[in-house]
Amino acid sequence: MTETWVSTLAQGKADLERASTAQKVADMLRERVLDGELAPGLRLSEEAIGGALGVSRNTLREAFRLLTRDRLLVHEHSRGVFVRRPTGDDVRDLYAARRVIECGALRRWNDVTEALREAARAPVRQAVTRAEKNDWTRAGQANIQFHRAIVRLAGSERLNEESDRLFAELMLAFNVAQEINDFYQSYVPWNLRIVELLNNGEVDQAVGQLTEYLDAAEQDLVSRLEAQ
Amino acid sequence: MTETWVSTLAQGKADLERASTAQKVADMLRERVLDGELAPGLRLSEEAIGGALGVSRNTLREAFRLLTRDRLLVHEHSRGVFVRRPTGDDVRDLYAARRVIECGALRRWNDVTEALREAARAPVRQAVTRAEKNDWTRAGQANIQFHRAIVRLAGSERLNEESDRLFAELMLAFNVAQEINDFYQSYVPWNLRIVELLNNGEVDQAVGQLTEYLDAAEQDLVSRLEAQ
DNA sequence: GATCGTGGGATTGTTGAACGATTCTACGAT
DNA sequence: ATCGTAGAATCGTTCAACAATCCCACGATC
Repeated sequence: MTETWVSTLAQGKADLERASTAQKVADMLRERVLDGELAPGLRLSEEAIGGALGVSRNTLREAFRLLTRDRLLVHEHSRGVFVRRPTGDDVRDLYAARRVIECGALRRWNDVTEALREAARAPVRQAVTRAEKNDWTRAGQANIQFHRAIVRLAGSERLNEESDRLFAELMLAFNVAQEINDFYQSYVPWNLRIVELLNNGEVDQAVGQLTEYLDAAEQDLVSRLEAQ
Repeated sequence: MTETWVSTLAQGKADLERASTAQKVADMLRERVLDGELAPGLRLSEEAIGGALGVSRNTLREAFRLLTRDRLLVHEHSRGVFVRRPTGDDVRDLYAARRVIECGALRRWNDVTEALREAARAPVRQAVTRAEKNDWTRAGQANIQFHRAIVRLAGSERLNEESDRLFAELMLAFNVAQEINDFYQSYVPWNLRIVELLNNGEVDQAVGQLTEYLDAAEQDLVSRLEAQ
């Protein structure tokens, strides 16, 4: 007979599941790439990195495969893997996906639990206080959390994971287009407006604002990327 | 100076890009899995398959990684890889994603090119003629094409690829829940209704019908899966 | 009789070396 | 300045090996 308290143990499952070496290597490299420490366009030598990390080439190649599927690295046959350098087209494609996913998810606002709704409101409040302190780095992080929370309204774990990958790639594009603070200053009130519309039950209006926000962000980012 | 006709050569690029052995092996295994030849739950032995296909274990493991990311295989540490056996929860998650993606994409109906719209109408006509011939297998394929075309309205290559993976996983679930013909008979007129609404410019109504269709399909598939 | 150790056997995880294939680089020929 | 070519560097793939882990069957214990 299955006892109910057994299910509480399932939470610790992830800790038990030892990550494979390739997975750990991939996680380490992902951090470096998102930090910008490994610059876009850089070629990752199998021998150099494998030697530095003390893993064999085969294991390292498995890690490369994982990050390639996350779109953080690009693989060119017989040439090696490179840190992805997002192009304007990449960003346009990325925002086309965001428009569909986030707007589609936001329309479910009235169908989801209050916990999910609150998870979306909280990052906006955080962004406001951080913006007041001119802490734009953390304000930007809160912004990402807001949009992650919007995706989570859809209630699909698969979609959550896919858009986490999407946001990771977006961070890559931000790394290339530096000095984006002046745009950050405009999105904080924009997000605030979206939340207010949602609280008033005006979901369609909120979706409209979200669309405009994404259009503006896309255009801003693309122009910065293509200016270089 | 770049000449314009050079760009036409880019179309043949994919042919030049030799697929790696791992990629070819993954493609072969993907076919077998989607055919149902490799049944859900089956464990894929590295030694047996590697020997049969004449590739080394390392290369085979790369192929496994690719298919694992496609969610067709599941990898369990130190136990091996297995053909995914979709659960009811998997299907519910999958349809939650479909609802957001397809409905979000469909709302762009009036913003896209006529070619994209026609690409959505054509499979429905095909499904009708095939249904008249009681060719439900091909009618089902046309149905998938219809929904793929809906996703393509979003104009995001990334989203296209992700939903191709999604539909592949859906085929896996169909394999488990056999004898689904009686539901197929109801979706053909349903799709037809959606297209008619779109042609009349009633996009919101079409989205509503699409939502209901997805709800019904989900419930039907889940009940078949959990009946076993 | 059911549960609990405890082996051995099979399979996976990872490594290291090896070699052909491909790409890159630099040098020299036209 | 462009082209061709030889050599070096790197990737793609295989193979063999061994440690770590899991599975299974056999008894031991209560």
